[in-house]
Amino acid sequence: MANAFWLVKSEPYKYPYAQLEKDGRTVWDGVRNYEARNNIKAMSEGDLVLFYHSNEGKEVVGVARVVRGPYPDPTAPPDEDWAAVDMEPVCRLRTPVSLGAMKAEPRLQSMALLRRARLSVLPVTRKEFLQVLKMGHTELPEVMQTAPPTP
DNA sequence: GCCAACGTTGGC
DNA sequence: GCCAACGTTGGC
Repeated sequence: MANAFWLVKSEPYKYPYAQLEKDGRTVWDGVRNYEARNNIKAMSEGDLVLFYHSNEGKEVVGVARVVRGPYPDPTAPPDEDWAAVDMEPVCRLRTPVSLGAMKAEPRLQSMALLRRARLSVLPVTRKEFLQVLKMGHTELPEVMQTAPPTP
């Protein structure tokens, strides 16, 4: 089981979940907000990430996994301190979970997504993660079937 | 397209 | 160090 859980936002026209599936793996770089960066830096290999489509869709569409821990963002100027991770797709949610559905769910009232609406990289608790999977009619074992081999 | 929330910048 | 101006994000 992953150590920690996160949620990243992506505008579908820039980088939809389908593109992550197509690429098989991607570098999550370009984050230029200190709090979001600190969240990136707190990630580690094996962490699971809810993939949220902002603006268009406004829903969690899938799960990704951190496959390379934080390292200096290759797209940042060398004298600046930004971080990136690599992630790969794990699975789509059988049913996307909309922002509205999360707002309406009492168990998700303290979710960082709902409180820090503008942050692009957010922490998610294990309970919240499992709740979103449940609302997406996606079983945890299904997610874990594709768990990485133990190092 | 509008606008609220909020982070960042820069003048003082 | 304060705070006004400004820019960006993202929901509606």
